[in-house]
Amino acid sequence: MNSKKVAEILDVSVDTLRYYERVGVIPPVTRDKNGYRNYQNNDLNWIFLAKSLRNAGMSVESMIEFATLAQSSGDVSAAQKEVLHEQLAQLDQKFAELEKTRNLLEYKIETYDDHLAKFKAGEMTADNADKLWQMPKFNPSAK
Amino acid sequence: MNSKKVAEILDVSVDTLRYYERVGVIPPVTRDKNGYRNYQNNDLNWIFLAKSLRNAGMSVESMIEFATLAQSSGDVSAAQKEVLHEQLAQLDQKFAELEKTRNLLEYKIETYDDHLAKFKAGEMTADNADKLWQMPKFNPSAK
DNA sequence: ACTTGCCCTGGTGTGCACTTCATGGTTTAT
DNA sequence: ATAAACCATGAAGTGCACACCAGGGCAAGT
Repeated sequence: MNSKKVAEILDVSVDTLRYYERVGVIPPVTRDKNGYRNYQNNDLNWIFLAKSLRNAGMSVESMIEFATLAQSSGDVSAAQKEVLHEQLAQLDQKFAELEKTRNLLEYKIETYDDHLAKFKAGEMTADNADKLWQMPKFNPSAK
Repeated sequence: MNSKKVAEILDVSVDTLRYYERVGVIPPVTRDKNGYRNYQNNDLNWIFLAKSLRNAGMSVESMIEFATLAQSSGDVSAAQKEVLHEQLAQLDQKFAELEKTRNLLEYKIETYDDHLAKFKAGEMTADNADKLWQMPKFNPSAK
């Protein structure tokens, strides 16, 4: 499969495909006699994984680390597996952080309704506006 | 509270604090007679929110939008509230995508164990290695 | 033979989110 | 009164992850 088609199917730019290969996010792609890239199924898998992890916030650098391990010869299985687990752990941490932020936003929305209600009832002044709009559990010592 | 202390407590750089204020991610901070910033509780709340949303992947631009709305006079309550809800929706979408990636990673780890087991049992050759290491449900038509 | 439409490489450009730098002003300690 | 440790601004620099471009090669159709 040629670059253009892969780019379409996986919704990435041709430039990104070349970039990923160049820096080592994905292993080298096989070429035809003209030096044109001919993507195999396995390459698509790599690209899909790269796309997913990038989307999840993984750095290109981390992905190079994994791809490099996957390609190196010898028994690197353990190391490679560890990297996968590590990435999973990072993902889980991201989940946790995202949830905190979600809670924060929900709290903001809640107190905002409150804020609005009081405002409409004429209880809101410049004086108390600040107090009604506080951060939830912002606790410096809890860090 | 001065810049340095705020930076310490909220774990951001002083430069970032200035940057956020300059571009409008947070409202202007009150100054003392020398023009030195004197952060109030409310400012800390803003910064904490900014940090959280940035961490969750929100762009600085989106945050400027919200902060600007929050400061503008007149009845912008509806618009402001809408922005909050919008950000929450974006967060939820992010959650969904993250979960997909999590599943992918877990699948990779699973099949990796499989891969390893077969390898150790001497069933793995260069021939079948690729087939054992396929992407889960990578389905071009499902897009 | 020549236009069209792919492909290649190497180098430069871009946008975002800061970060660093040069220069200088103000309180606090010695 | 001089150094240390804060603070300020505006401008320029940095790193990441691509995106764009110039110059050129191959292959098929008209």
